[in-house]
Amino acid sequence: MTIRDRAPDQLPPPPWQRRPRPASRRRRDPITVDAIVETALRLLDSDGLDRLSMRRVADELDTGAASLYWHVGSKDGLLDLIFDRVIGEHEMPEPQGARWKEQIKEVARAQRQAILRHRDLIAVSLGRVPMGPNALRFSEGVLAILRAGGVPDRLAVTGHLLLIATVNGFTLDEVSGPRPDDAQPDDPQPDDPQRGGKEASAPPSADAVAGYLASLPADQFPNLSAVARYFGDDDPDQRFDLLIDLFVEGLAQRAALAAPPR
Amino acid sequence: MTIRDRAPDQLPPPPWQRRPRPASRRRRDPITVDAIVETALRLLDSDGLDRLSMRRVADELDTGAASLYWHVGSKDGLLDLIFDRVIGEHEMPEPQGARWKEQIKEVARAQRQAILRHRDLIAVSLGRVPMGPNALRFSEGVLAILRAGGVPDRLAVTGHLLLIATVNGFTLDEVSGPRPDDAQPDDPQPDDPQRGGKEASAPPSADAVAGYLASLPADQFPNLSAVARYFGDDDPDQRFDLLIDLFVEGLAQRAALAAPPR
DNA sequence: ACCTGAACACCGTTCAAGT
DNA sequence: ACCTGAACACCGTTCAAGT
Repeated sequence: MTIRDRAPDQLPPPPWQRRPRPASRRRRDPITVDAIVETALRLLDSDGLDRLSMRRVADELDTGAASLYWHVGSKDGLLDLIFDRVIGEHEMPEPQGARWKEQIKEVARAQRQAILRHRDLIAVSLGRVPMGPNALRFSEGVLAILRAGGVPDRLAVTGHLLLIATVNGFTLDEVSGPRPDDAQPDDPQPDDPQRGGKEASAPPSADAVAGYLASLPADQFPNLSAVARYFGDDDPDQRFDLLIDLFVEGLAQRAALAAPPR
Repeated sequence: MTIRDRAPDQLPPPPWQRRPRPASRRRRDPITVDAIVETALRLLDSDGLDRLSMRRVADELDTGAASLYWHVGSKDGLLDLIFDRVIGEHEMPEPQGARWKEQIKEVARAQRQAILRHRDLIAVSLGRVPMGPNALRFSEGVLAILRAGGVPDRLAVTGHLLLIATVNGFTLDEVSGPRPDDAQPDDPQPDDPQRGGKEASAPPSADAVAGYLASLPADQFPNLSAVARYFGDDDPDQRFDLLIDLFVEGLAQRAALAAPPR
């Protein structure tokens, strides 16, 4: 993953020959697909998906948007590359047979963390069938663990697909759902004066949600208002662990049924 | 859900007074938020999310985009309304105590179907904490079933959250993943000459995926290439049922542990 | 082989002005 | 109270032309 893989074999032109650039910019790096991907991912992390544009990436690299198209084909192609880069952020463990249940849980947790490190990325996964090199390595690793654990092939494929769907689905809800109660509930935010009110107004805090649910008319929503308080102190980490536990245990039961242990 | 809720108490101006309209258009309906939501949903279903714009909705209603803002506030507000409309497409069953496991499965299946009826809608759910009237009724119904089945309150809340995440997650993968093998694999598509190549090139068929996986170098991907064939004949309906089974059974076990049946 | 400026066909949103 | 046209600040992508 070398960001600069071309030797700096030619000096930049002297200042008086340079076209006037938009004020202060570091010297332009050579354009590489790695540089593009890295820049785009940084922009995605810092400014969010709906501020990620080809023009802004290009600007950051000190070029025009058109120049990117020679390297990545389209914005969609760029998103593919970003997605695969993130999938590859952790390595798959060697399968250890009997420890397969723990290993699947580890992989699931690692994948959730990778997504959480790049929150808006989950939205990118939407129209995509991940088939980049890292996605393939991920699938290979999961299948290796399941088969080493004695899960029959057909069930292993299904389980592998369900694992991906489950982790993605949970993390999707987590990322777009109410925030755990960290930030103060009504900080007006400096609010970028540039754009209208586009930023998809920050989600409410878990406590705000719990409060709202508790305030609902009890005759129309008896259950929701009765249990409202539990919405407040729900812990995503715990909830995720429960889900993965249910999933892996259930899968193990089916595996034992389909191919009873020798 | 009345689409026109204003009496036609004033005739349209005679033709010679009308400003020239973009050619052939039916007589303009009064603008209502229901009409806006309905039009937008129709557009979403027929043309996909990235062709859904305020301008196109407005055009369909024979106005300018600016006029919509008085009714729905923003595009984001409109998407909220669309989302809640679809959540309300099916009614929640009355809780039947002991049948709770079947009922949860029914609700899950119905919710998946609602999403599948409006494929691109899943992308809309992303930044949203669904809190519209129909979303609340949905949550209320799920909690009612779980509690009637004897699931303790705290676990019921967690289970309800996990159910939503699971259904959304599965359906998300299903919608954006490879198509079941219906369409011919290499039809060039008439391809709307209007836009570049924006349409997020159609996902590959399940068979195409299986074929590609089988062709992978077996030394690098021994497991993936060994089980490739099972990727071809995997049935989403079956897979969904398996996932929901695992989930409900696991939940029932925890419920029994937490509060042993009287 | 790689990069560029300029153009095309779009966006969401605001706002002063109209009825 | 409701609707409008025009403007502002953006988009992704193409393409002929440059080096």
